[in-house]
Amino acid sequence: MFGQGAPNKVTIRDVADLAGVGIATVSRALNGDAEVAEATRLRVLEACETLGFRRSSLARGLKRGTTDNIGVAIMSRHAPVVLNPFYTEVIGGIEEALEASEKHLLLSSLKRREGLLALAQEGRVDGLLVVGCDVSDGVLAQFRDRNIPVVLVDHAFEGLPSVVSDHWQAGLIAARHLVAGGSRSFAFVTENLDNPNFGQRLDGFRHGLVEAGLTLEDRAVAAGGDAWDGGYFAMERVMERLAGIPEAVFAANDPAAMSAAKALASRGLTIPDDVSLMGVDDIHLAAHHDPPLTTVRVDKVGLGRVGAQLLLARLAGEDVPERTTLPVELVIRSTTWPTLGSER
Amino acid sequence: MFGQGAPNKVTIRDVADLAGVGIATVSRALNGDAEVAEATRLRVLEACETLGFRRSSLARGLKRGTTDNIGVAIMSRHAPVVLNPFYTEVIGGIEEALEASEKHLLLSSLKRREGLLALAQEGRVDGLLVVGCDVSDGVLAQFRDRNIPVVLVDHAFEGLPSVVSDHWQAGLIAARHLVAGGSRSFAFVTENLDNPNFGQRLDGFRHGLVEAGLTLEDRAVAAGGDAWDGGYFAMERVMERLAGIPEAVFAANDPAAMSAAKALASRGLTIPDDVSLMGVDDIHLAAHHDPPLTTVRVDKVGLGRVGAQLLLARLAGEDVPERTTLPVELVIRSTTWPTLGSER
DNA sequence: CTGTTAGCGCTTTCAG
DNA sequence: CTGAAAGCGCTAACAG
Repeated sequence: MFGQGAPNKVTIRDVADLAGVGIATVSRALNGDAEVAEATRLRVLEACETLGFRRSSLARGLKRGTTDNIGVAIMSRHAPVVLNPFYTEVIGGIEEALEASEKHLLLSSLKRREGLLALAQEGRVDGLLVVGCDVSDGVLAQFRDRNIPVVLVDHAFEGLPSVVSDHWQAGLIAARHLVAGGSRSFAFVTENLDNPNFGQRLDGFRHGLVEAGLTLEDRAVAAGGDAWDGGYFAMERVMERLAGIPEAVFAANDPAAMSAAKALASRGLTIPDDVSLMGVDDIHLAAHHDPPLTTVRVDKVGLGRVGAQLLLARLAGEDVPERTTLPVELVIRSTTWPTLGSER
Repeated sequence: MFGQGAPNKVTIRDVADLAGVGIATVSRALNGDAEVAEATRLRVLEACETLGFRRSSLARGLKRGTTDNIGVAIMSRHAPVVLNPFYTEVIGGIEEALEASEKHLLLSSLKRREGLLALAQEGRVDGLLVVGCDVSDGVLAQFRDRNIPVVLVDHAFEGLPSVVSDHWQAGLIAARHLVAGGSRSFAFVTENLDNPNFGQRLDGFRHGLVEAGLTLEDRAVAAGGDAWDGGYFAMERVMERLAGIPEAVFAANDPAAMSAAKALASRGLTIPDDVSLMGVDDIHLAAHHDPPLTTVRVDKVGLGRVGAQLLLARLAGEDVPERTTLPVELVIRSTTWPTLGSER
């Protein structure tokens, strides 16, 4: 059962006939043109109602050159991308902004990376939100050169508008907090060092240490891979190389921090008594971690919301800045020693 | 900067001119019509290449009456719906299936519940995947009556094709496992009892208890609300009413189980020594819970994948069954006593 | 204020 | 095998 069966098509023509007007009038009434007599408008609206008429978005779009669809592509090397709690929140922010403006969200398929351009060229979407760092510069350059309306989220590229977190500041805040907590030796663990965002976090972290007259040894910096246990391996590596344990560990993001915590625990180390630990992002799990993870919160929803707003503005012909940076915020929980907020 | 700027439009006309053929031929070549001379086809394809031509999905859709877009609506009462790890996996399965057939995923906005119908009527999508139980029967009846191609996922409704998990079986499996582990008194905690899926889990659970000559007291069944801590409150309530603790607790889903674990812990109870605990779903967190949660795994990805496949089949004019049930599977971890697999 | 008309870019008969 | 022509349903001039 449930084979084909044409969902009855009712067009603007039918409405016009029933209301006893021309199709142009129906169109006007529906578009809220002021030039329509109140009585006529009502008659049209009523006809639409009884007929259950809805404008064809296809025909409308073909004529107006827009679809009211916004493409969203998550560019993350982490395999099942939708699963990533970080991006999931970003999408929430995008939803929020699109909802407010009657736009629809077209989620670009995970693997169809290069097909992204096609989405825009086929006119399937009016604009694109490209989220994350795992995009080739080549693709981005094409977007820029062909002048396709796109806004980058959590990633930046010369000549394309983007919204990012203040990664450098996140590193700085972490360093200051850890230093204020009394730590004197440090380690930085991450999934990889290719991700420019992680790199900026590391830079900021280093800066914070240096400004306190401290340093981060090169061998105390390790990348453990992009799998679930990247933080674990990175932590293991650091401990091997240092032949000891640092007083504080700063992880490039929360997953890495939680994963590193396991490596620490497997050595019988207690957090924060033996070693302080903090991450970045403040994903949901962070607060539920044992012990609750101190972290630098990134405004994930804001990233999505602002990104969408910028795109919408750009589509409306408004000028948008090339770069928008969202502030981050220290969230002290139980993997570090509490300090007065002064270190900010 | 980044104001308007028309992304240059190249149409089929341009391609035809460059290739020195008529537009009909271009269309045929692009659609893989056999009736085109190989030489001509090549010339056309090359012209497309040099011009960077892509068919307008709007014009194409208007003519053919399809969009190749599939709408996906998550109907969950849990506020930030995208955040729900369960649905996130379902979407992953949908993606998987759509990707294989060149369809696009239009994520319906969270709040636009009633706007769902419009999505289809406006011709914005060819069909709809409605995921979850939080939809009114009224809306579903409209889908049915207007013969709109829709497939329900994780929910069922008379007259509409759907794919669901074997909730009843999940309850049965849980009961048998808990009984086999030696428990003799039980409790059932849930976020709510309105959700038909939860109801079926409870029924199956009861059945499993009864078949072992045991029972589930009415006051040992409690709903704690749909917030994050629903399981916690439900558990609290049960303990108050029972003036004691049951030997085993079955939670309607994993979040409720993990939340109930906190209530148990706050009373100084140890799992599984003092009380056995299990949930349903096997969301990612379940394995990372402390201790790792025994649960009945629901094939979340399968739900999405099969749902999408059914919809695709229906759109292709094939007949699809009204109901497809996916099996569930016992996953023994550390919140219950291990038993031989015999209780299945 | 309202109707008529010309396409938007593509697919698809219908004739060559 | 290929071109010409007729729309798909709607919007936007252009005339009343």
